[in-house]
Amino acid sequence: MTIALVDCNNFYVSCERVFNPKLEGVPVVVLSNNDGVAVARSAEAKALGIKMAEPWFKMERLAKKHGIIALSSNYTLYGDMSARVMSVLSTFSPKQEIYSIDECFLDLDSFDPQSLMTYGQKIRQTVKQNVGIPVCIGIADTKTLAKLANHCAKKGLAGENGVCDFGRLEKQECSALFASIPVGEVWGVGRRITEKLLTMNIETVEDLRSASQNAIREQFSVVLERTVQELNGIPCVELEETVTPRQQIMVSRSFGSMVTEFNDLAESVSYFATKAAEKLRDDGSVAASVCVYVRTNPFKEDEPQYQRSMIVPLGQPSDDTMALISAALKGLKKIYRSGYNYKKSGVLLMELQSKGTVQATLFDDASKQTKSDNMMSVMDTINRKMGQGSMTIAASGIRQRWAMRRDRMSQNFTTDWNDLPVAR
DNA sequence: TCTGGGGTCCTAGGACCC
DNA sequence: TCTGGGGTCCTAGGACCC
Repeated sequence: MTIALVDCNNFYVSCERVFNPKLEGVPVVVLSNNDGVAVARSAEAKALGIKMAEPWFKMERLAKKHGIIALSSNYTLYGDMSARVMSVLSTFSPKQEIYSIDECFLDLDSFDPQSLMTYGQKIRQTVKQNVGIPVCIGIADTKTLAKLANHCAKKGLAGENGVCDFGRLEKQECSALFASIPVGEVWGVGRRITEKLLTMNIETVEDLRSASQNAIREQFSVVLERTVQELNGIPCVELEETVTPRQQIMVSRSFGSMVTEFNDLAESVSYFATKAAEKLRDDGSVAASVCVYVRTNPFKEDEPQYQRSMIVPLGQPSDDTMALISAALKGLKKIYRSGYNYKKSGVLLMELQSKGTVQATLFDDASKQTKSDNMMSVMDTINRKMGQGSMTIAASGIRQRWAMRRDRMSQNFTTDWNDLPVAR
């Protein structure tokens, strides 16, 4: 196998820069939902020491001092830009797997190994020219190695101009390179596994690559075993072209302030169930069960902690907002305990299936089903036309106070006529 | 004061059955 | 009184990813 991993540089920041050149050359961060933590940082922001997932309130002083620009995340814009990047990239290979909003794998099996570096440069230039987004490319025999090659391309550790092809490296060069990279950089090796590996004196990528297969299998799971195989050039993770429909839909949010009363929690849960139901209908799916969960603030260690979830089966699979709210509230009643400061709640739709494949016999009462479908369709249409939240279920509260805070959002330059960029 | 949200996969352990 | 072993299913929780 020969696989390329194409990854957009600082994707959200790059999207913002396409439409606002003033952001060029200055430190920029994009904040998570609720303006909570940094999820994307420009090179300048990284240089100032801002870490991934760092809370905004912790960097506010630094931001003032260095003129860091912070933006709320604008997923409508990023989603549209992502589609454009992916569409351009799809022209460079017969097989593409879109792995996340800002990266994809390309199958380069049938290409001349000698010309892959040049081809990579061509891909970079085309994406930059057509969409305005800078990307880096890693090329190798397995997905895990391609990910690592991409890391090297980004850091300038190997390759040139944002493209790194492990196929161009001699065996010794590879070993030396891997010995210089901390093991935590490997795809699938997170914080916990890194800690445990360190106790086994496995510190670098090279250490892990040459580790005993048996030791890894005994101490960890099959997942890490596969990772080690992949580091040795043996493919264990296939390229997946077809998008598998998602199995769960989750909507959850931290609260701006503490919530203690059942009624307030119920409002939030109803609101999240409403949002989840909209996503569900967008997908053309129905859910067979609903999971509701609540938790206190784990950062407040001196306060009593409570966290619980409950799965509520629906009588029959449904995409009806009212049915989903009612199930979620039924669960909430069971798990709610008074006397706690709640920080977060969430609704998870489970056991999803395509609405078309649900057996007709399940819908015993056809007229009731049609009525529900019509009702939902009216709601979705009104909300699309008049703006989100124009028509809601009363149970979710009349003020949109569970919606996320996004005080620093840019405009929807590419998806809303009213927000089209103006050239002067 | 202020610490994201949305996913996937795997494993361990309990319940239950034969 | 003694109290097996194997299989399946479900759930909770952990770990990872972006």
